[in-house]
Amino acid sequence: MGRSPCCDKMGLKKGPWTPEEDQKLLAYIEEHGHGSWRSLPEKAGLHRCGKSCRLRWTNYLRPDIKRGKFNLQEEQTIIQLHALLGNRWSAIATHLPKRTDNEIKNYWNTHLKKRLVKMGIDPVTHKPKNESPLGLSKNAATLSHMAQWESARLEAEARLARESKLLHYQTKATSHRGFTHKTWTTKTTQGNADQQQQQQLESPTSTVSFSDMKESSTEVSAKMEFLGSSSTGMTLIKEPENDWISTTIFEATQMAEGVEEGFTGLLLGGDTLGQSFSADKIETAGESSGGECNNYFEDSKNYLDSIFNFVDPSAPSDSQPMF
DNA sequence: AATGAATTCAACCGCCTAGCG
DNA sequence: CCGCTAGGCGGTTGAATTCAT
Repeated sequence: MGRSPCCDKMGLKKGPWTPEEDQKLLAYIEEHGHGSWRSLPEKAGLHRCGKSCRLRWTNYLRPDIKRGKFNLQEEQTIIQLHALLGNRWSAIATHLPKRTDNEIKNYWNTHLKKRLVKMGIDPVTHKPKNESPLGLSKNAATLSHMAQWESARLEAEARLARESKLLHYQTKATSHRGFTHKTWTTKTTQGNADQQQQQQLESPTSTVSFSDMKESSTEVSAKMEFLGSSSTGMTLIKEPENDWISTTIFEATQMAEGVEEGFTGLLLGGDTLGQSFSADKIETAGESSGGECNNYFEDSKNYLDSIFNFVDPSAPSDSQPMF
């Protein structure tokens, strides 16, 4: 096995892409679809390895990519999913329409992680660094357990999405770097008529319904039955005819326009969109003792509770509701 | 205005895994 | 079942940009 030899080929260009290269790649994929990335560069007249082309396409040129600043809901979703899934950026990206895993990873590393650290929250475990006075371990243990279930569910969903993507890729591009509204389809063989139905991959955020999945993949269907209940009593599927329970949660997240309190309020210190997180409160809490410190720990408890609620909104909590 | 430090993010690297022959 | 390959993923790098002094 080992390393793929394609990048070792002599004479292949590396480094930043030029507009001309972008244009070549874009034109080729629009015309032919990407097909085999391995053979694409030669066909498209590019002196790049297939891997580089794939990366450029998926992270930059793809027309259904939203660029620019992350909004509150997106930040919220990233942090909450990271608490559940860890550094599984591609899994997280499936719940953030039009954002790439690379972009999410970068944003986490350069912005969100620092914020958590400033709050005194471990960005890996999402727990306060000195948590003992709060008795949070029970919540954390439950959260960890739920994370396993959510992780398994996301894997199944991601696999289904990949299968669907292979059969049919259709996207309506929003205007992006001068690219106008387009619809295009790969020339991949579409053998199964059932799977030719319009799969809107533009918004991968849990658009897969139970019935859709059951029809398209018996394997996934079986897995869903398996996931139907857990030893914690947590219900992962709300109703047979409805989406996954977490789907509902994510939709609720996205509907939560103008959130001012709860998780986001806590994390952003009540700042409005676009303003940076004010570390004053945290720094004050760190320097002082007594009341300020208690507020800080209370905030940390709300932080965990909010993640907890994100997974299971019906779970009892004495903190204020997120949304 | 100059310069060094800090930050950002596109791109690369190398490992893992599914799928095919 | 085995070996090989392509695609995908997460970690890391480093050039470009922004910020602070």
